[in-house]
Amino acid sequence: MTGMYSYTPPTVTVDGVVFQIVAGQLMVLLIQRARDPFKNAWALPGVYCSREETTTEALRRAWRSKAGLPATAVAYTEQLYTFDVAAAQDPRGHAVSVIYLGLSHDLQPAGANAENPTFFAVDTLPQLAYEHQTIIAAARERLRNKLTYTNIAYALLPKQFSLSQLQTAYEAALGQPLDKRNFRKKIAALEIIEPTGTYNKEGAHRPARLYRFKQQQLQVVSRNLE
Amino acid sequence: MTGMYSYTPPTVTVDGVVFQIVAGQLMVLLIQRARDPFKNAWALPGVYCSREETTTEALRRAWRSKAGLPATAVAYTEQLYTFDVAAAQDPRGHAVSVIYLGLSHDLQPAGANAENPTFFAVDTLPQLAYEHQTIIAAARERLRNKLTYTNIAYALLPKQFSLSQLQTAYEAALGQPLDKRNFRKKIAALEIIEPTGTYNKEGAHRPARLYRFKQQQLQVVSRNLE
DNA sequence: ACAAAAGTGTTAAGAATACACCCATGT
DNA sequence: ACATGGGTGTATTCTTAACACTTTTGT
Repeated sequence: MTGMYSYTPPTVTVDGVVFQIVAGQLMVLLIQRARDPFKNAWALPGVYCSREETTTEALRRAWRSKAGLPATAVAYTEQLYTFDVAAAQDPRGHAVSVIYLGLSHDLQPAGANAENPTFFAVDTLPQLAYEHQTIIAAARERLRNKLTYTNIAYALLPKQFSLSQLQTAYEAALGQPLDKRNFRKKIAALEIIEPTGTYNKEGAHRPARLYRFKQQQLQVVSRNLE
Repeated sequence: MTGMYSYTPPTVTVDGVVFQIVAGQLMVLLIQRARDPFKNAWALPGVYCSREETTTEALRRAWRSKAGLPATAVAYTEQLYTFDVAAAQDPRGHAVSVIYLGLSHDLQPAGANAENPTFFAVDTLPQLAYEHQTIIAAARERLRNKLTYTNIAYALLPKQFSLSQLQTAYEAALGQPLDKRNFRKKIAALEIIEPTGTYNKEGAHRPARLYRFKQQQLQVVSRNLE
């Protein structure tokens, strides 16, 4: 460090990977960039983080201003990773990009800033700006892991849900089918949900018991060290 | 975001948590701050990251300038987490602090910048600046987890080592004793080390076979999803 | 011969996997 | 009565955990 006065920090950007499950598919929120670089390309919603706000405040601002999502809309948020973005990719030179993962359900993006916020199925993404494809893959990996040892799924489901809905959510997020009986045993063993006492009486079939998560906060349930 | 021209980014700092094992104890590298805030308090070595460098470059600079460690001295590095540091804790206002985890062995810090770089046992740390105590705990947790499903221990050991040395390193990092026979079975199952064919003939006891890691790069070995 | 660390297997319990049929409802 | 999704148990395999004695060396 050469001296405090001459210090110019890198640009700081904050981007969010928001997942939700729709019709048995894991979807990710993208916007279509209104400006260069990567004008018109699809990208994760993000903003420049200013000195007057924290990265999480900037994140909320990105979701609100780029996708019309109110502050409380995203049910769960955690930090994913911080990338150095090479100067070549941005007119302002080298940037540091802090990435967050968000999970929710029943989100309806609104075209607030004319950036066309849209949920895409993660398995059929368009060409993306920057390394956003890689970042989404990392976010999905994180989600996959946490599903197996936490109650994180609470954020992906409505307040009440049937076990089939829960299984569908897990399958969509994990990207693989699960055995119904084993899945139910495993969920029971985690002790993260409880029956509400009500039934979902839709359709020409036996009604489904409804459940809720015992906690609507992240809870680490199992870890196998020796 | 109000406009590109008026944008002032937060300060960006980069700090490193360097672990090594000495005499069966997990040690962490600290320096004694030469300036306010927290003047004279012990802290993780760190620097301000400037626009002309990436965070990993800044990290190397921190280790070199604050602790006299040459660029290649730290055998393994990974990013840990990025914290928002409240404006109250820093004269330049709100800062974003990118934390890295480093692992190595046989490091000898040199008092390059008169900041008194020293390794402390993680179980007996002095009062630390900022939230560095919490950060070190998070770093240790990360290390604990990775030890169980990667070959990350390669960075904590010399090129050749006995199984007892390896076990001691695991015990120090995990913070708990391990069963000798089970440990050896587990390491064998991971298939991350191989015998060198040589023996360590020190001391009044049976010589120990020496081993080396098959790879000196991070290798994910097992993950139990369904 | 003794001290000191190296080396080595088996058993029991628990977790994960594979797998198929009956139940309750609406039409 | 039939179509639809809801609900349930067991046997097998694999993984983890607990546990004690013999070997090789230097003094």
